[in-house]
Amino acid sequence: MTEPKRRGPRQAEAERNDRALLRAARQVLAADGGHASVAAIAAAAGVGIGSLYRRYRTKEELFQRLAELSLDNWNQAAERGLAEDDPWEGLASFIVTCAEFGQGSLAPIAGTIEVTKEMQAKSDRSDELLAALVARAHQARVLRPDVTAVDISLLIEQFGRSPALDQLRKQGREDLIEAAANAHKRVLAIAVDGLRACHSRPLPGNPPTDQLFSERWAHETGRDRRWTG
Amino acid sequence: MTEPKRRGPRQAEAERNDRALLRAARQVLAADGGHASVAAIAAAAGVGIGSLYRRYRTKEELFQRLAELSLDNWNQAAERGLAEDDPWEGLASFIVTCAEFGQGSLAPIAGTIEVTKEMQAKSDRSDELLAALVARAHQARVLRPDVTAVDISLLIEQFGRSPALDQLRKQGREDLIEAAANAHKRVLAIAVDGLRACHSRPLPGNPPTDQLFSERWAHETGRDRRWTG
DNA sequence: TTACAACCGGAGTAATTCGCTCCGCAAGTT
DNA sequence: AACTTGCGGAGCGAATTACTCCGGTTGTAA
Repeated sequence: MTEPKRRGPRQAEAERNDRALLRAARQVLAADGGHASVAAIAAAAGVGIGSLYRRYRTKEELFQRLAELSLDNWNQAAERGLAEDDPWEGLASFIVTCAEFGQGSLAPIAGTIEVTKEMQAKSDRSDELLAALVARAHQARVLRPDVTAVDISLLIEQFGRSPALDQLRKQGREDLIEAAANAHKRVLAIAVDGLRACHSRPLPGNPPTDQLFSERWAHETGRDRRWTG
Repeated sequence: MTEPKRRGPRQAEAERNDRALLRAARQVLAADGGHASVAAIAAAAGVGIGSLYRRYRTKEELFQRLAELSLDNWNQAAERGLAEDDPWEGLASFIVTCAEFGQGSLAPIAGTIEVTKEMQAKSDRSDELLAALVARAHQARVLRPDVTAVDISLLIEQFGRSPALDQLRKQGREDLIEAAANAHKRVLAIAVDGLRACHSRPLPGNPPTDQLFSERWAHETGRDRRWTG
């Protein structure tokens, strides 16, 4: 409704630029952390800085859009996972989809962007969907019993970026990028296999509290920060 | 030989400061990436900038020392692992030790610091030690057969930092840091369990080439970089 | 062709942050 | 007291930042 039909080749280019910008933002954010500059994002997208600022009024607006997109991707992946017949396959494909979308690139900006009402609602929904996926896998006894939803969240975040891939991209080693991406998928597959209910020894430590995630997007509680960076 | 004995309380303080600096550098580097500033490192260590520059002439010198320390830690952990009787326990403890030392914090500076002869030698040795650990585990049939040494390296790097922990540290949430550290250990334990030889389906894709690692520390080959950051 | 609209890229700008130097000060030794 | 040793951080020029503004290019219509 907002965009019924593109009205010409210029609009098509604008859409392509927007997609390239969001994609590049995830990559540069993963590689450079929260300090990622708009110039670097625009360059990685292959567009001018002007084009970036025509679509997003500020850097923060771009980051907010990015966060919302990631939540959408998370929720869609979870719904697709729940729609699968096999509880294990549903959970596993959800994890892989989230990780490969680059979910982890958002960690450095968590706590720096303002959280809108929509984002909060989507975040709440994402918690419910993940809990449902985990509960179903537990009931089917395919997921090792000592694994919690927070464990899965942390695993997704942990694999939401690949240090090796980020560095190669920064160096412009296009020739190795695909190999690194495949290698990353392999390691993720190893970790996902570790979730299966075929392990004798229990995990170390106590199950993590969900406080670890619920407070992570909190915005400047007045608490003094340790570092300036 | 270089430092036979500390000659007074001032030297003791200097040593403590040095350890704090190196420790803080790993943490800030993990949280802020390659742009980590010396001011942030000094602040996180609780020392002044002047003290940092009395010990290291430049920022790069500090980073070089950091890289060398990581290689030492890697090699010591590998030797301890090889000294263990159980091939599986040897490999697993090696992985956990390296990951928890913060091996992954070095990724953002790989390619930006000059590699000394000593570092190159230690790096070569680290390759040999890891290969020995992997070969021994393969022979004992405790490691899933399709896992290579490069897979292990990537896994260590992947878990060499924790995005959640980094963010909490940046926010000064001391109350949650220990919980996050424990949660990180749990997820790592899950991934390590995925390495065991009790999985039916093979890993996706082809085994990664060691080119992924051998060229990562290469310094400015004249290749044009994509981003300025 | 000419007139016009839509959109692009990036030079320019003020403000900030950077790596690093330098110096005044406190603590320990003689 | 005189001296040594190491400390913290203000201050410096250079580099980088987010963002603005405008000349140029592309596509459409007469």
